[in-house]
Amino acid sequence: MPELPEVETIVRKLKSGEKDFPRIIGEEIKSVDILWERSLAFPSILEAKTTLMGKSVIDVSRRGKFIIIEMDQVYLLIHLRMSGDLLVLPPGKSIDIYHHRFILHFLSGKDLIFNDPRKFGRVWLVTNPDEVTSKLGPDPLNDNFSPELFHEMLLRKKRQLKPLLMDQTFLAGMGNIYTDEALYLAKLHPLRIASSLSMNESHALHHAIQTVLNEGIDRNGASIDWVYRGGDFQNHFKVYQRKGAPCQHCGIIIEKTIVGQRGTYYCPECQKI
DNA sequence: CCTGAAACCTGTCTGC
DNA sequence: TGCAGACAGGTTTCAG
Repeated sequence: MPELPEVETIVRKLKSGEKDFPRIIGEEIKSVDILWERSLAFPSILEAKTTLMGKSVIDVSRRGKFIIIEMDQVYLLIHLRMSGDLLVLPPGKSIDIYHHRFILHFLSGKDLIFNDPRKFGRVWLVTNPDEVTSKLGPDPLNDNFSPELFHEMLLRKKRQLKPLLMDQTFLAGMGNIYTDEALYLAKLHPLRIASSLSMNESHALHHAIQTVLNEGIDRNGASIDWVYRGGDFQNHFKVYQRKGAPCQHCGIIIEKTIVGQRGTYYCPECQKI
C-alpha cells in the first residue's frame, strides 16, 4: 500500500494517535517478537532484541518511504514495501496474528505491530538513519526541493520519466500510483526523456508532484484491494486503474501499458510524447 | 549510464 | 466448482 502519502499518514498516527490507534511517543519497550526472521534486515535477531529492550520512543518521522522511530542512541527504520502496514493496539486488545512479522510490546500494554502479507517489508536497527537512507534523493515535499533544482536534476538524466520518478535515489517517495497521477496532471507522457523537458514542463511536473502528494496526504492515502484501509484518495484517481474510462479533461479513453515492468496509465490525447 | 528481466512473496481476481 | 494464470502500492541484482 505504501507510497509517500500512505507512509506520512501512518507516521502522523504513530505520533498523535487516534481512535483504536494510540500514540507511541514515550512508550518503553518491554519485549520484542520477530515472527518472520527475514523481515529484520539488520542486525541479528539476538542483537536487535537485546538493544531494543528497555528503550523508549522519542520521536517518529519519515524519510522518503522509510518510517523512522527514534529511541535512546538508536533508530528503528521500517520500509513497508508492497504490502506492509503498521498498527498499534491499545492495552488489553489483541488481534489475529496472521501475517504479523515484527512486534514491539510496550510496558503500558500497547503493541506496535508490523503486518506484511507478502514479506517484502524490512526493518533496520541502526545508530544513524543515514546508514540506510543516505542514497535517497530529495524529498519532494521538503522546502529545499525547488522547481529550479528539479529542472537541473531532470536535465542531467537521459531516462524515461516514469522509471526516473520512481527511482528513490533520484526522488524519495514517489510510487506507481502517484507517478502516473503526477505525469497526467503535468500532461507529460511516461516515456518522455527527462533531459528533453523545457523549463515550463519541469515546473509543471514539479507542481503536479507536490499537488498529488499533498492531496494524497489530505485524503489519508489511497486504499486499494485488500491491503490498505483508511484512505480515500483511490476515489479521486484521474488515470490510475481507469483503463477504458474517459479522460476527465478531453474525453479520450485512458490507456494502460507497461513501463519498466509496472502497469502505467495515461491519456493518449493529453500526454503526447 | 540506461533498460529490461528476474527474484523476493502471498492473496485476489478473471477466464476457461 | 476448480484451477491456471495474471496481476498487485517496491526494491535489488544482474545481464546486455
